[in-house]
Amino acid sequence: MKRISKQLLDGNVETLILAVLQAGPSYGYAIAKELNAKSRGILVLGEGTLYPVLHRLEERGLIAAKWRLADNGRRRKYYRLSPKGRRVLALNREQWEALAAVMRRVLRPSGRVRSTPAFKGATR
Amino acid sequence: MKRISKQLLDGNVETLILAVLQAGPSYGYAIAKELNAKSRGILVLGEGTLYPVLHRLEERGLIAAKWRLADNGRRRKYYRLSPKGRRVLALNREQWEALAAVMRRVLRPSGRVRSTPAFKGATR
DNA sequence: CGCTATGCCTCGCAGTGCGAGGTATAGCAG
DNA sequence: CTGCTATACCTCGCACTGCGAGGCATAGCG
Repeated sequence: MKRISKQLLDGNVETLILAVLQAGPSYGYAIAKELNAKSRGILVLGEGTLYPVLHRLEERGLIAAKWRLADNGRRRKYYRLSPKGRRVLALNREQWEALAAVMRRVLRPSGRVRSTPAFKGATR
Repeated sequence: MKRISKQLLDGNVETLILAVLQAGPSYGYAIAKELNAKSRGILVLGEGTLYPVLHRLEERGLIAAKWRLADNGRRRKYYRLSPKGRRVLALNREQWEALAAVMRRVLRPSGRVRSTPAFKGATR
């Protein structure tokens, strides 16, 4: 399977990051690793995408950042989901479900809508 | 349910249109109506979106256009799916499935990955 | 001393949805 | 005849977003 095209991801990167953060605080580098792992290489989230999104989310108050020093001596910027972020995540999830439903309905190769006459007189 | 946000649609409008055309030739106005109906108002495909996409698809050779005069005296530009369009549609469908799989995996609220030990030794 | 991995960042390009606006005609109500 | 609505096509420019390319810093290893 080829890598997922850029446009498909478009609105979803935000949701994916929020979802990862839902399981507990994390930092940029690790988030990228986790998403790339969970997608089994299908989704490759570059850093040029990741960091701007994180900043955007922070600015919008959906996540909060805190610098911390790791055991390996590296500075890490940990992000955690805010209540507002949690709410937006739930909303995004709904939106995604809605889109998925529409896609399923339209992608169905069966063709035109069909009025399904069925029993006759059995309206409703 | 609120209307689906712009970004979510991003790569999918092309696929949706190709899918509609798969059921047989149609024209812009009708395609919009059909998609808006099938999405039950969740997806509102404006004309400022629709027509540019159709032109793009034609330019890329995925659909072919032919002007025709309808009974009601209106000029309509009918589009039909080309073999190449059919191939791209299939590909897009796969891409969509792949994305859906990743989304499902990440959105699952259950949290971290889990190694699923199951029976032990029952590897495959 | 270089090389790799970790960890953060920014800049500018390109693709895309969309609102706003424009044109034209058929049909109907007044 | 005069609006008004529905049908049917179109374009322009804004705004958003993913992403490659590039940059910086440090720990650890050979």
